[in-house]
Amino acid sequence: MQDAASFDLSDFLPYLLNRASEETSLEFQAEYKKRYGMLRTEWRVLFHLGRYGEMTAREICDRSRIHKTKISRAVRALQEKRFLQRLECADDRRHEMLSLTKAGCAAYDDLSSIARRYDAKLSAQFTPEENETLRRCLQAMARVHAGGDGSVG
Amino acid sequence: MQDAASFDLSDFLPYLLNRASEETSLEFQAEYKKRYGMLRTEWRVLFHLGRYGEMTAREICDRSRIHKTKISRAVRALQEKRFLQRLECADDRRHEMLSLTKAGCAAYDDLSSIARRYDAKLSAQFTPEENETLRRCLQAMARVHAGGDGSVG
DNA sequence: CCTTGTTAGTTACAAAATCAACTATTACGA
DNA sequence: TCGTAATAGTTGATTTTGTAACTAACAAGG
Repeated sequence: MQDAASFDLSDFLPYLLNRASEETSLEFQAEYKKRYGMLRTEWRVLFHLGRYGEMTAREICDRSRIHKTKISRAVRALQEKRFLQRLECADDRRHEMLSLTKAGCAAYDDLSSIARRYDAKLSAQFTPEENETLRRCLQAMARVHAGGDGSVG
Repeated sequence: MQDAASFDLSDFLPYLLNRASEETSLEFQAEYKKRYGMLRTEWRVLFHLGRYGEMTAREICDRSRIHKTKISRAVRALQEKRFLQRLECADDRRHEMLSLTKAGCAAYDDLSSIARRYDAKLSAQFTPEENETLRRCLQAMARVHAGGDGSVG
Protein backbone atom coordinates (compact mmCIF):
# COMPACT_ATOMS: atom_id res chain seq x y z
CA MET A 1 0.00 0.00 0.00
CA GLN A 2 3.00 2.22 0.18
CA ASP A 3 3.48 3.33 -3.38
CA ALA A 4 -0.16 4.24 -3.70
CA ALA A 5 -0.09 6.80 -0.95
CA SER A 6 0.00 9.59 -3.48
CA PHE A 7 -3.05 8.31 -5.31
CA ASP A 8 -6.26 9.70 -3.97
CA LEU A 9 -9.70 8.48 -4.93
CA SER A 10 -10.66 12.01 -5.89
CA ASP A 11 -7.84 11.99 -8.42
CA PHE A 12 -9.31 9.01 -10.22
CA LEU A 13 -11.26 10.18 -13.24
CA PRO A 14 -13.84 7.37 -13.40
CA TYR A 15 -14.65 8.02 -9.76
CA LEU A 16 -14.94 11.77 -10.25
CA LEU A 17 -17.07 11.28 -13.31
CA ASN A 18 -19.33 8.90 -11.51
CA ARG A 19 -19.76 11.19 -8.53
CA ALA A 20 -20.40 14.25 -10.67
CA SER A 21 -22.83 12.26 -12.76
CA GLU A 22 -24.80 11.06 -9.78
CA GLU A 23 -24.89 14.44 -8.07
CA THR A 24 -26.07 16.31 -11.13
CA SER A 25 -28.54 13.63 -12.14
CA LEU A 26 -30.36 13.69 -8.85
CA GLU A 27 -31.86 17.12 -9.16
CA PHE A 28 -33.06 16.69 -12.70
CA GLN A 29 -34.19 13.13 -12.12
CA ALA A 30 -36.60 14.44 -9.52
CA GLU A 31 -38.37 16.45 -12.22
CA TYR A 32 -39.24 13.71 -14.67
CA LYS A 33 -39.90 11.32 -11.85
CA LYS A 34 -42.25 13.57 -9.95
CA ARG A 35 -44.01 15.19 -12.89
CA TYR A 36 -44.34 12.24 -15.25
CA GLY A 37 -43.41 9.17 -13.25
CA MET A 38 -40.61 8.49 -15.70
CA LEU A 39 -37.47 6.45 -15.24
CA ARG A 40 -34.14 7.62 -16.57
CA THR A 41 -34.24 5.42 -19.62
CA GLU A 42 -37.76 6.60 -20.39
CA TRP A 43 -36.64 10.21 -20.26
CA ARG A 44 -33.78 9.45 -22.61
CA VAL A 45 -35.94 7.67 -25.12
CA LEU A 46 -38.41 10.54 -24.95
CA PHE A 47 -35.59 12.97 -25.49
CA HIS A 48 -34.22 11.13 -28.50
CA LEU A 49 -37.60 11.02 -30.17
CA GLY A 50 -38.42 14.59 -29.27
CA ARG A 51 -35.10 15.94 -30.39
CA TYR A 52 -34.28 13.83 -33.41
CA GLY A 53 -37.71 12.82 -34.62
CA GLU A 54 -39.14 9.38 -35.24
CA MET A 55 -36.82 6.43 -35.30
CA THR A 56 -36.69 2.74 -34.51
CA ALA A 57 -35.68 1.24 -31.19
CA ARG A 58 -32.49 0.07 -32.85
CA GLU A 59 -31.51 3.59 -33.82
CA ILE A 60 -32.08 4.81 -30.28
CA CYS A 61 -29.87 1.97 -29.11
CA ASP A 62 -27.07 2.96 -31.42
CA ARG A 63 -27.23 6.63 -30.57
CA SER A 64 -27.67 6.31 -26.85
CA ARG A 65 -25.68 3.16 -26.20
CA ILE A 66 -28.49 2.02 -23.93
CA HIS A 67 -29.05 -1.72 -24.06
CA LYS A 68 -31.92 -2.97 -26.19
CA THR A 69 -33.77 -4.60 -23.30
CA LYS A 70 -33.82 -1.30 -21.44
CA ILE A 71 -35.04 0.46 -24.55
CA SER A 72 -37.69 -2.18 -25.08
CA ARG A 73 -39.07 -1.75 -21.59
CA ALA A 74 -38.86 2.02 -21.68
CA VAL A 75 -40.74 2.10 -24.97
CA ARG A 76 -43.51 0.01 -23.54
CA ALA A 77 -43.71 2.20 -20.44
CA LEU A 78 -43.88 5.35 -22.56
CA GLN A 79 -46.53 3.76 -24.72
CA GLU A 80 -48.59 2.91 -21.66
CA LYS A 81 -48.29 6.53 -20.58
CA ARG A 82 -49.55 7.49 -24.06
CA PHE A 83 -46.36 9.39 -24.78
CA LEU A 84 -45.37 7.49 -27.90
CA GLN A 85 -46.85 5.37 -30.61
CA ARG A 86 -45.47 2.52 -32.68
CA LEU A 87 -45.94 2.11 -36.40
CA GLU A 88 -44.93 -1.14 -38.01
CA CYS A 89 -42.92 -0.66 -41.18
CA ALA A 90 -44.56 -2.23 -44.21
CA ASP A 91 -41.31 -3.10 -45.98
CA ASP A 92 -39.66 -4.81 -43.01
CA ARG A 93 -41.99 -5.95 -40.33
CA ARG A 94 -39.19 -6.40 -37.86
CA HIS A 95 -38.97 -2.63 -37.51
CA GLU A 96 -41.36 -0.34 -35.76
CA MET A 97 -41.16 3.38 -36.22
CA LEU A 98 -41.48 5.14 -32.90
CA SER A 99 -42.78 8.66 -32.57
CA LEU A 100 -44.13 10.90 -29.83
CA THR A 101 -47.80 11.59 -29.36
CA LYS A 102 -49.06 15.07 -28.66
CA ALA A 103 -48.79 14.37 -24.95
CA GLY A 104 -45.28 13.05 -25.48
CA CYS A 105 -44.27 16.21 -27.30
CA ALA A 106 -45.70 18.31 -24.50
CA ALA A 107 -43.73 16.34 -21.92
CA TYR A 108 -40.62 16.68 -24.05
CA ASP A 109 -41.09 20.43 -24.37
CA ASP A 110 -41.58 20.76 -20.66
CA LEU A 111 -38.67 18.58 -19.62
CA SER A 112 -36.21 19.83 -22.19
CA SER A 113 -36.78 23.41 -21.13
CA ILE A 114 -36.17 22.37 -17.53
CA ALA A 115 -33.07 20.55 -18.70
CA ARG A 116 -31.79 23.62 -20.46
CA ARG A 117 -32.31 25.79 -17.42
CA TYR A 118 -30.61 23.23 -15.21
CA ASP A 119 -27.69 22.96 -17.59
CA ALA A 120 -27.37 26.74 -17.62
CA LYS A 121 -27.33 26.75 -13.84
CA LEU A 122 -24.58 24.14 -13.74
CA SER A 123 -22.56 25.95 -16.37
CA ALA A 124 -22.91 29.26 -14.60
CA GLN A 125 -20.35 28.26 -12.00
CA PHE A 126 -17.64 28.02 -14.64
CA THR A 127 -16.11 30.43 -17.12
CA PRO A 128 -16.87 30.05 -20.84
CA GLU A 129 -13.40 28.61 -21.38
CA GLU A 130 -13.82 26.11 -18.59
CA ASN A 131 -17.18 25.08 -19.98
CA GLU A 132 -15.74 24.65 -23.41
CA THR A 133 -12.89 22.51 -22.12
CA LEU A 134 -15.14 20.51 -19.82
CA ARG A 135 -17.57 19.58 -22.57
CA ARG A 136 -14.83 18.78 -25.03
CA CYS A 137 -13.11 16.45 -22.59
CA LEU A 138 -16.37 14.79 -21.60
CA GLN A 139 -17.36 14.24 -25.19
CA ALA A 140 -14.00 12.68 -25.89
CA MET A 141 -14.44 10.24 -23.04
CA ALA A 142 -18.11 9.65 -23.68
CA ARG A 143 -17.68 8.99 -27.37
CA VAL A 144 -20.92 10.81 -28.01
CA HIS A 145 -22.24 10.39 -31.49
CA ALA A 146 -25.61 12.03 -31.07
CA GLY A 147 -24.74 15.29 -32.78
CA GLY A 148 -22.75 13.84 -35.61
CA ASP A 149 -25.43 13.91 -38.25
CA GLY A 150 -28.18 15.99 -39.74
CA SER A 151 -31.15 13.72 -39.37
CA VAL A 152 -33.16 16.13 -37.29
CA GLY A 153 -36.29 15.23 -39.25
CA MET B 1 -40.65 21.00 -29.71
CA GLN B 2 -39.63 23.97 -31.74
CA ASP B 3 -37.72 26.07 -29.26
CA ALA B 4 -35.71 23.08 -28.15
CA ALA B 5 -34.26 22.43 -31.58
CA SER B 6 -31.04 24.07 -30.52
CA PHE B 7 -30.69 21.91 -27.46
CA ASP B 8 -28.79 18.75 -28.15
CA LEU B 9 -28.57 15.85 -25.77
CA SER B 10 -24.81 15.99 -26.04
CA ASP B 11 -24.96 19.55 -24.71
CA PHE B 12 -26.67 18.44 -21.54
CA LEU B 13 -24.09 18.10 -18.80
CA PRO B 14 -25.77 15.41 -16.72
CA TYR B 15 -26.06 13.29 -19.84
CA LEU B 16 -22.46 13.85 -20.87
CA LEU B 17 -21.29 13.12 -17.36
CA ASN B 18 -23.28 9.94 -17.23
CA ARG B 19 -22.01 8.75 -20.58
CA ALA B 20 -18.40 9.57 -19.80
CA SER B 21 -18.78 7.91 -16.44
CA GLU B 22 -20.18 4.71 -17.89
CA GLU B 23 -17.66 4.52 -20.71
CA THR B 24 -14.66 5.03 -18.49
CA SER B 25 -15.99 2.76 -15.77
CA LEU B 26 -16.40 -0.19 -18.06
CA GLU B 27 -12.76 -0.85 -18.72
CA PHE B 28 -11.66 -0.56 -15.12
CA GLN B 29 -14.72 -2.38 -13.82
CA ALA B 30 -13.66 -5.37 -15.87
CA GLU B 31 -10.47 -5.58 -13.82
CA TYR B 32 -11.89 -5.83 -10.34
CA LYS B 33 -14.76 -7.92 -11.58
CA LYS B 34 -12.67 -10.43 -13.44
CA ARG B 35 -9.74 -10.61 -11.07
CA TYR B 36 -11.50 -10.46 -7.72
CA GLY B 37 -15.20 -10.87 -8.44
CA MET B 38 -15.85 -7.48 -6.90
CA LEU B 39 -18.76 -5.14 -7.40
CA ARG B 40 -18.24 -1.40 -7.71
CA THR B 41 -19.18 -0.66 -4.13
CA GLU B 42 -16.85 -3.38 -2.93
CA TRP B 43 -13.99 -1.84 -4.86
CA ARG B 44 -14.74 1.55 -3.36
CA VAL B 45 -14.86 0.27 0.18
CA LEU B 46 -11.63 -1.58 -0.44
CA PHE B 47 -10.09 1.58 -1.78
CA HIS B 48 -11.18 3.68 1.17
CA LEU B 49 -9.72 1.23 3.64
CA GLY B 50 -6.57 0.75 1.61
CA ARG B 51 -5.99 4.40 1.06
CA TYR B 52 -7.12 5.96 4.32
CA GLY B 53 -6.60 3.15 6.79
CA GLU B 54 -9.05 1.52 9.15
CA MET B 55 -12.36 3.18 9.75
CA THR B 56 -15.97 2.40 10.57
CA ALA B 57 -18.71 1.80 8.03
CA ARG B 58 -20.16 5.14 9.02
CA GLU B 59 -16.97 6.98 8.09
CA ILE B 60 -16.88 5.29 4.70
CA CYS B 61 -20.47 6.40 4.21
CA ASP B 62 -19.65 10.00 4.99
CA ARG B 63 -16.60 10.10 2.79
CA SER B 64 -17.98 8.24 -0.17
CA ARG B 65 -21.62 9.31 -0.05
CA ILE B 66 -22.54 5.69 -0.68
CA HIS B 67 -25.68 4.62 1.16
CA LYS B 68 -25.22 2.64 4.34
CA THR B 69 -27.09 -0.39 3.04
CA LYS B 70 -24.73 -0.66 0.10
CA ILE B 71 -21.76 -0.29 2.43
CA SER B 72 -23.19 -2.93 4.72
CA ARG B 73 -23.53 -5.42 1.91
CA ALA B 74 -20.15 -4.59 0.40
CA VAL B 75 -18.48 -5.05 3.77
CA ARG B 76 -20.03 -8.45 4.20
CA ALA B 77 -19.01 -9.47 0.69
CA LEU B 78 -15.43 -8.31 1.26
CA GLN B 79 -15.37 -10.14 4.54
CA GLU B 80 -16.52 -13.32 2.86
CA LYS B 81 -13.72 -12.89 0.35
CA ARG B 82 -11.36 -12.54 3.33
CA PHE B 83 -10.33 -9.06 2.23
CA LEU B 84 -11.33 -7.26 5.39
CA GLN B 85 -11.88 -7.91 9.08
CA ARG B 86 -14.16 -6.31 11.63
CA LEU B 87 -13.13 -5.38 15.13
CA GLU B 88 -15.80 -4.39 17.61
CA CYS B 89 -14.93 -1.27 19.55
CA ALA B 90 -14.81 -1.89 23.29
CA ASP B 91 -15.94 1.58 24.27
CA ASP B 92 -18.96 1.70 21.97
CA ARG B 93 -20.18 -1.63 20.77
CA ARG B 94 -22.25 -0.07 18.02
CA HIS B 95 -19.08 0.60 16.07
CA GLU B 96 -16.91 -1.86 14.28
CA MET B 97 -13.49 -0.90 13.06
CA LEU B 98 -12.92 -2.19 9.55
CA SER B 99 -9.49 -2.94 8.19
CA LEU B 100 -7.99 -4.84 5.31
CA THR B 101 -6.44 -8.25 5.66
CA LYS B 102 -3.18 -9.12 4.00
CA ALA B 103 -5.11 -10.40 1.01
CA GLY B 104 -7.16 -7.21 0.98
CA CYS B 105 -4.03 -5.08 0.96
CA ALA B 106 -2.64 -7.13 -1.90
CA ALA B 107 -5.83 -6.64 -3.88
CA TYR B 108 -5.76 -2.94 -3.10
CA ASP B 109 -2.15 -2.63 -4.23
CA ASP B 110 -2.91 -4.47 -7.41
CA LEU B 111 -6.09 -2.59 -8.27
CA SER B 112 -4.88 0.84 -7.29
CA SER B 113 -1.86 0.52 -9.51
CA ILE B 114 -4.11 -0.51 -12.37
CA ALA B 115 -6.32 2.45 -11.54
CA ARG B 116 -3.40 4.81 -11.66
CA ARG B 117 -2.25 3.49 -15.01
CA TYR B 118 -5.76 3.72 -16.38
CA ASP B 119 -6.16 7.26 -15.12
CA ALA B 120 -2.87 8.20 -16.72
CA LYS B 121 -4.06 6.72 -19.98
CA LEU B 122 -7.27 8.71 -19.86
CA SER B 123 -5.45 11.90 -18.95
CA ALA B 124 -2.92 11.42 -21.71
CA GLN B 125 -5.40 12.49 -24.34
CA PHE B 126 -5.64 15.97 -22.81
CA THR B 127 -3.18 18.76 -22.15
CA PRO B 128 -2.13 19.52 -18.57
CA GLU B 129 -4.33 22.62 -18.61
CA GLU B 130 -7.31 20.66 -19.86
CA ASN B 131 -6.77 18.05 -17.19
CA GLU B 132 -6.54 20.66 -14.52
CA THR B 133 -9.74 22.33 -15.66
CA LEU B 134 -11.55 19.04 -16.12
CA ARG B 135 -10.78 17.81 -12.62
CA ARG B 136 -11.58 21.14 -11.03
CA CYS B 137 -14.97 21.28 -12.72
CA LEU B 138 -15.76 17.69 -11.88
CA GLN B 139 -14.83 18.16 -8.27
CA ALA B 140 -17.05 21.20 -8.07
CA MET B 141 -20.00 19.24 -9.41
CA ALA B 142 -19.19 16.09 -7.45
CA ARG B 143 -18.74 17.86 -4.13
CA VAL B 144 -15.91 15.53 -3.32
CA HIS B 145 -14.72 15.65 0.25
CA ALA B 146 -12.41 12.68 0.25
CA GLY B 147 -9.19 14.64 0.16
CA GLY B 148 -10.16 17.29 2.63
CA ASP B 149 -8.44 15.92 5.69
CA GLY B 150 -5.23 14.41 6.98
CA SER B 151 -6.48 11.26 8.63
CA VAL B 152 -4.46 8.93 6.53
CA GLY B 153 -3.96 6.76 9.62
C1' DC C 1 -33.86 3.27 36.61
C1' DC C 2 -37.12 4.10 33.07
C1' DT C 3 -38.86 6.56 29.18
C1' DT C 4 -37.55 8.98 24.95
C1' DG C 5 -34.37 9.97 21.40
C1' DT C 6 -30.25 9.11 18.63
C1' DT C 7 -26.74 6.49 16.19
C1' DA C 8 -24.75 2.22 13.84
C1' DG C 9 -25.77 -1.19 11.23
C1' DT C 10 -28.79 -5.03 9.27
C1' DT C 11 -32.63 -7.11 7.05
C1' DA C 12 -36.93 -7.54 4.25
C1' DC C 13 -39.37 -6.48 0.41
C1' DA C 14 -40.13 -4.01 -3.85
C1' DA C 15 -38.13 -1.87 -7.98
C1' DA C 16 -34.77 -2.03 -11.53
C1' DA C 17 -30.78 -3.64 -14.18
C1' DT C 18 -28.36 -7.45 -16.35
C1' DC C 19 -27.75 -11.55 -19.02
C1' DA C 20 -29.23 -15.18 -21.70
C1' DA C 21 -32.57 -17.41 -24.22
C1' DC C 22 -36.37 -16.87 -27.18
C1' DT C 23 -39.74 -15.46 -31.34
C1' DA C 24 -40.48 -13.43 -35.67
C1' DT C 25 -38.83 -11.69 -39.82
C1' DT C 26 -35.59 -10.93 -43.45
C1' DA C 27 -31.19 -12.00 -46.16
C1' DC C 28 -28.18 -14.94 -48.43
C1' DG C 29 -25.98 -18.93 -50.59
C1' DA C 30 -25.78 -23.56 -52.31
C1' DT D 1 -36.24 -23.12 -52.29
C1' DC D 2 -34.35 -24.89 -48.46
C1' DG D 3 -31.16 -24.33 -44.75
C1' DT D 4 -28.29 -21.17 -42.30
C1' DA D 5 -27.28 -16.87 -40.52
C1' DA D 6 -28.39 -12.29 -39.18
C1' DT D 7 -31.44 -8.62 -37.30
C1' DA D 8 -35.25 -6.48 -34.35
C1' DG D 9 -37.28 -6.85 -30.48
C1' DT D 10 -39.31 -9.35 -26.30
C1' DT D 11 -39.41 -12.19 -22.27
C1' DG D 12 -37.74 -14.66 -18.14
C1' DA D 13 -34.41 -15.75 -14.55
C1' DT D 14 -31.01 -13.94 -11.71
C1' DT D 15 -28.61 -9.92 -9.53
C1' DT D 16 -28.32 -5.66 -7.71
C1' DT D 17 -30.26 -1.58 -5.88
C1' DG D 18 -33.39 1.33 -3.17
C1' DT D 19 -36.76 2.22 0.53
C1' DA D 20 -38.24 1.54 4.78
C1' DA D 21 -38.68 -0.87 8.80
C1' DC D 22 -36.09 -3.06 12.16
C1' DT D 23 -32.51 -4.43 16.16
C1' DA D 24 -28.98 -3.17 19.26
C1' DA D 25 -26.33 0.05 21.85
C1' DC D 26 -25.76 4.32 23.91
C1' DA D 27 -27.30 9.13 25.84
C1' DA D 28 -29.87 12.17 28.61
C1' DG D 29 -33.69 13.98 31.31
C1' DG D 30 -36.94 13.25 34.69
